[in-house]
Amino acid sequence: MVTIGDVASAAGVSRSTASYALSGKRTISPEVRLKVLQAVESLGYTPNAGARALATSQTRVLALLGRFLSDEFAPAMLQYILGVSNRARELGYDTLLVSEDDGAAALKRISDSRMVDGFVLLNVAERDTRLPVLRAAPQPGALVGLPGEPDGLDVFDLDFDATGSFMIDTLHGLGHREIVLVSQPEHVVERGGAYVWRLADGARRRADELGVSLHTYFGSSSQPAIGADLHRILDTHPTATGLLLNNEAAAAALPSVLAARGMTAPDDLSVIGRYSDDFARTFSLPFSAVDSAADELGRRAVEQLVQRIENRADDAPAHLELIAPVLHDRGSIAAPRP
Amino acid sequence: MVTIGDVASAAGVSRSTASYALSGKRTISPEVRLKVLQAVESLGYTPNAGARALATSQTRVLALLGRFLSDEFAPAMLQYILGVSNRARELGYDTLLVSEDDGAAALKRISDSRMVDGFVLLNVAERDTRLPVLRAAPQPGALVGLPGEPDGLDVFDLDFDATGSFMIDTLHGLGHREIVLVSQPEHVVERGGAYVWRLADGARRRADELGVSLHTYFGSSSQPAIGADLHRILDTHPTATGLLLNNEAAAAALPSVLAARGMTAPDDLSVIGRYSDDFARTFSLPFSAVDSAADELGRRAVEQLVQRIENRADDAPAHLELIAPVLHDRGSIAAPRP
DNA sequence: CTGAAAGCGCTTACAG
DNA sequence: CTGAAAGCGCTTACAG
Repeated sequence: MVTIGDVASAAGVSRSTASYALSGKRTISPEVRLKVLQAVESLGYTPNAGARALATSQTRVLALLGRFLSDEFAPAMLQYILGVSNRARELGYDTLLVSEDDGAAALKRISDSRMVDGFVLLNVAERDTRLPVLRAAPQPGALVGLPGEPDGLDVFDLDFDATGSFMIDTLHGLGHREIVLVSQPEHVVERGGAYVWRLADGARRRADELGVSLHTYFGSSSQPAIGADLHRILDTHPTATGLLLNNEAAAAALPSVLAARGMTAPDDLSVIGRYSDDFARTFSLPFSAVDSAADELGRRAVEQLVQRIENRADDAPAHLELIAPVLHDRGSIAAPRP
Repeated sequence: MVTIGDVASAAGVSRSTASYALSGKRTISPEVRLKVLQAVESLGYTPNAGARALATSQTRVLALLGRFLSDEFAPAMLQYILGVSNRARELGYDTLLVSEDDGAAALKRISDSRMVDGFVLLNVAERDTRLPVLRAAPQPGALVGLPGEPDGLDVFDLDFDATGSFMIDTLHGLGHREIVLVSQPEHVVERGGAYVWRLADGARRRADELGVSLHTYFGSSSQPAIGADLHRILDTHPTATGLLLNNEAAAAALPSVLAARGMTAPDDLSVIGRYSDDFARTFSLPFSAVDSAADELGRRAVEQLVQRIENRADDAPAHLELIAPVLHDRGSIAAPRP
């Protein structure tokens, strides 16, 4: 392989001069600089990443720690991953994808071996076992998903509480007074998926304030169970005029459920979901929905993380950013039929 | 950070002895070995990855190069990624996820900087611009997806030709004589998605042999266009009794299309798709389908790649593995109505 | 069975 | 404005 020594020889300078000419960390005469650049070009020199990391203690790599649970909705995950990976690259970093089941152990291993400059944690749980390890690590981290104790950590998430409240507000404003909310399955909550109850709590609070009758349910996360769930729930509440979905599988199943019941949205039922725009497009979901903003959350987390990595001044206060809900109106909400 | 020097001091031995005690590359007395191990344990020593890479020219990292095209069907991609990442980890490797648009440039950059020991290329196109770069690279690679010129490269893919032939065979055996095939959109083919015409060719050949009338179409890759496509196609061929889908979006759209037409499978139409089991489960697709085996292809590619990395004997012949089609019967095929 | 030393390819104080 | 040298933390011939 071609090293900086080869470049230096070809340019007729010392290795340190070649190095400085490339890094620009000290002034170099234009002629020397040009010769070095030409040598780099003709030899096709690229610095050895391991050697550079050893010398500088910087790897220009970020670790992305996902939690890929077989009973969760997989397709949504890719948006976060690509948001992180693409933004990292734009900022000059590569991404190490870590999919191990034991995220805490993986984080420790990768941190200790100094493979990366920082961590992005996806799908963060209420009491996430990765957090104590992250706090003890010398590298900074950014979370996508709000844990119970975010103290001192940079956190990015959709504001699920405001989302629940916003959904109720929106339907109430149209005249709805009886609404059903179908959430992710209970085991997601038990595993620490706090966003489920955060949205439900926000909805509950606002419903109480406005005198709206709200019925909340957990739904399955896969087919065909969720289809049956929806039928049962709609049977139970024949007078409800609004349906809120915090469950991608439910959203995917709803079109055929409605068709089977001879119902249409918004004529028979106003529907608001919570999923990504991309998801809606892929499956042609005709429901207005609060965008889960996966791509954007991933990107923001990376930006903040790189900020921390590159600013020695590590004393900046932790950044907690909850994105306000944005409704993508696809025409599935209207005033209830009189 | 704690280095092997610290371990050596704590154990009262030299750094080389500490290193050998850990690698096992030369015989060490049991007592010394124990002392080293205890020092490692109590100090919490983990080797510095950059230093090790520099010394050994091995990184224990694999690069995973995807092609994430906005107009392709995203959800299917994650299965390949996790197959690769999980299998890599099982074999002691981490995975660098590369999502840059210019895969050839990315491959060159990563290869030159010696960040990884090998490459897995996903979604390989007929004439893939990454291949010449890979062939010139010192690190080995494995492809998921069969290119036009696979010479010398390890390739893993579903046998799409056999899949097309198998689909026709299956329906013909049940008595079908007029069949429609809906493929991915034409632009996927133009971009090098050779699997589209490989399946179509296999189907065509077998249909001709068996005297089956086969109508082939490109369909859109997203909603709602593909729904309209399906309606138009079914309108055009009212006497067709079999439908083959090599297009995930079409499979996702078909349930509502059939419902809208008052049709059911297999009573009015026998249907065979080609998509992953996971995909079928998530969206409750009730169609028998040839499994696209994403997870397995990713895993096999990694196994072969690691084989190449770890066997100095680089002279093993290229490995071309086309997985035979396996039908997951979900009850959507039967004899046509008389 | 173990140690002292060289070397991997960089960067960066230290001198001039 | 430039060069010689030290050092990052490992591994592995070379000696004993």
